[in-house]
Amino acid sequence: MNVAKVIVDVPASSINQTFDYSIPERFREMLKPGMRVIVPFGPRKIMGYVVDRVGESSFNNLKEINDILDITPVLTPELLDLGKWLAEDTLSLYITAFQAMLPQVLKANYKKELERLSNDSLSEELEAFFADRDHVAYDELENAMVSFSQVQKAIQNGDIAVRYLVKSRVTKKHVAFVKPAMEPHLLAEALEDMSGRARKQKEILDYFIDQNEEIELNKLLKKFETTRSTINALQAKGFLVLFKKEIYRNPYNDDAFEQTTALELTDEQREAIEPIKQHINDTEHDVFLLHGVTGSGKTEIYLQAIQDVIDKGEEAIVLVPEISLTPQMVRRFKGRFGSNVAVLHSALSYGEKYDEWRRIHRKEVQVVVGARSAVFAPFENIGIIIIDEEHENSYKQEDQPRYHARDAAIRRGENHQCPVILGSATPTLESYARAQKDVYKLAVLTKRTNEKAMPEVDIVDMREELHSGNRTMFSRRLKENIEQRIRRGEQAVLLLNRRGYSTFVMCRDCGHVKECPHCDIALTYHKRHNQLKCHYCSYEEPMPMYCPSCSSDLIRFFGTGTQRIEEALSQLIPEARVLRMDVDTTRRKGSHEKLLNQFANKEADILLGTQMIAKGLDFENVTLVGVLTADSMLHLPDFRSGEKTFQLLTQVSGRAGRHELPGEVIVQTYTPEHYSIELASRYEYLQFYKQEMQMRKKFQYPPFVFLALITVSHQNHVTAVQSTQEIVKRLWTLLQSESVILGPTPSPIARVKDRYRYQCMIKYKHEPELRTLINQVVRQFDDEVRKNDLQISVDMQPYQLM
DNA sequence: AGCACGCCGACT
DNA sequence: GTCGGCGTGCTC
Repeated sequence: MNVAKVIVDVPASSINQTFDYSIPERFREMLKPGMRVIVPFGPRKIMGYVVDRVGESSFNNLKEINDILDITPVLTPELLDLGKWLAEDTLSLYITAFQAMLPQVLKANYKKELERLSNDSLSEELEAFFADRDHVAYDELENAMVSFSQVQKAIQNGDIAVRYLVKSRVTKKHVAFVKPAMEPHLLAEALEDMSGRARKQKEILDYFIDQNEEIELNKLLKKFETTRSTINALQAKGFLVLFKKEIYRNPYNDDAFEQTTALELTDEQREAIEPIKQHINDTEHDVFLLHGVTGSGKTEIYLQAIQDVIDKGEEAIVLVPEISLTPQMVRRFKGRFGSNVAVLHSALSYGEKYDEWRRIHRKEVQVVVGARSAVFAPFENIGIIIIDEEHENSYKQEDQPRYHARDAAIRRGENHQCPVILGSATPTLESYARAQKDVYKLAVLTKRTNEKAMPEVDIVDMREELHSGNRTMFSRRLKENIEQRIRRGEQAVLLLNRRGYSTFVMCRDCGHVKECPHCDIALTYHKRHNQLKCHYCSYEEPMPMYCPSCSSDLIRFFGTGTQRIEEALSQLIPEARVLRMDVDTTRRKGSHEKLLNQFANKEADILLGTQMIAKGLDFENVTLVGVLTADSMLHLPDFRSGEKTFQLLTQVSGRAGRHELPGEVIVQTYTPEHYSIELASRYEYLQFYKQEMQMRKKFQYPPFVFLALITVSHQNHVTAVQSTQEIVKRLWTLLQSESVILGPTPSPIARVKDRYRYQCMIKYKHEPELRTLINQVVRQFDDEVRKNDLQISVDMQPYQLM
């Protein structure tokens, strides 16, 4: 078994296969599948993952593995298999699938250097280039006065050489520690002999005689109010030893979480958890859809099921959407399981994520709570996988590999024979339909644990407001209610949809809208720098004074960004203290939590924000929730827009009146008759499900069909259209007759970064060979992809149709 | 992807 | 001659 099959770190479809390497004697014992290695690849050295060891290769002269990067495999056999499946299922490259399962810092860094081999004098230019250094970054050649052929010649002469380096990005954090260098009685002797003037040194020696153990240097310095020089002196005399110790960056102080114990379950909860516990106990796989209204105690079910898993000596994975948004969620898990929990969320630094990952890898924890990629936690005895807020679209990765965490979770659930729980107050139609067909087991929680009714939802027709002369974003009803809450010392949450966030610039005279010169999308106005910015390619330009089309000075920004709402609000209700929460105010690490704390401490009356405030927030003093424009995403070119509106309204309604005070929700809309809005206001999920399913059936959308989206882009408009057309033509000949291909159509954003984008959509019910067929068609364009800069991307289950 | 190699036109 | 640009094929 001296041949290793390796997936190398080259993201190209022509390299998407294993390469064989011989394993040199010195690595034979330790090398295992799942380890990262450095291998020669052409003239370079690159990183790769060993996926298998075999006896022999069909290749003649194999190169040897240069080095091993890991002591224990970073990918378990199960994860290797999962990665292979993931790549094939999403039509991605094996290497991107493996990289997606591991923390960023395990990716390799490559360096190319010129190394000086001989001390003989080189040409004048080369001498200047090296300037007494024995190796120089290859990039420096660009700005140097050395010609390429000179370099080539020197290489041929053997004076210099190109060197390829593979560097790890791993940074382990080290902290300085101090410990005594000798036995206490020897230290005591030393103390006797010490000069009377070395007061601090004596104090410290005294301490170590008493406490014969290591201590963190910084703590010691603080304790004795002294500086490093004192310690240095003691080290120089040989009494103390300074050393570095590797530590984990712990983003959470585990002691800071108040410990909780299991709550008494309601009858409903008990009924829901029973079959889950049974499956845990029997080591049996099934998918459970836990449909529970907001506040019905889904989390407590998760916690108690996890407790069973822990007691069984197994591990649990909990996925939550963008966890940084819900510090309250972290608190609940840390509160129950303390330091037995690792947390992986997007706001952590790379180093912090790596440290949390290592705690999982070394089996120092049994529970991981994290966003999408936490589904790949390197556990080996998984007892349960939970996906909270299963309908959230952040579970779908929007770049390669375009996987859905739900699918990966179910695959792992099968591998480990453990239950997978999908929890939501508003399940996706796909999941609910599967539950109806008994593919998933349905568990329902209809009552809130506090037995409070869901808050009353009041729909305000904004057309009527307009007719009666109110041109502001705030209906009279909403304004009155906000004022009332402020008088009562209560708080309100105001939600503005993301779509409403963009503020575009339009000329009031000629209607000209300022667009990005590289993308077909309106530029967004940013007040902070008085700049116009493109959200797709980061193009920027100053806000113009005059209309570039008709020179009118009536050019203004339109739309309703949170900044504008904040301004309008302070004009309308000057006494209101408003906290604004959006991408701008939460960009800095920790600012999110800080804002929420301010609101919790009642430093503001109103929390105004985008979707991020709809999820998981729980403030006892909030009695009013206002949705400024409920229909702003209803009219998007997306068959899920009704479902998304229903989900958002239901979610945000759950933010009011969670505790003693009764809550109220005011929803402003221009289409109050739309069933998504109407049924959300009455909390009628089932009715919504039925109605939406009829719509999906009529127009043949999921869950009645599956979708696959192919997007083609090219700088040349005609090339983009023709290539897409060609793909569509070939697919028609290959697919079953019931399948439908829509397109080519321009993408919703038809041009991004100066590339034209066309797409086609496949709707199918049964295409067992679809992945092979699409792959076959796309491979035929490999040449054009390479030579002509054509881009083709395939999304096997598109969520965002752009 | 990234590299070498080879062909070719342009330039000292 | 020789420099440098670009198209092509290969990587165990």
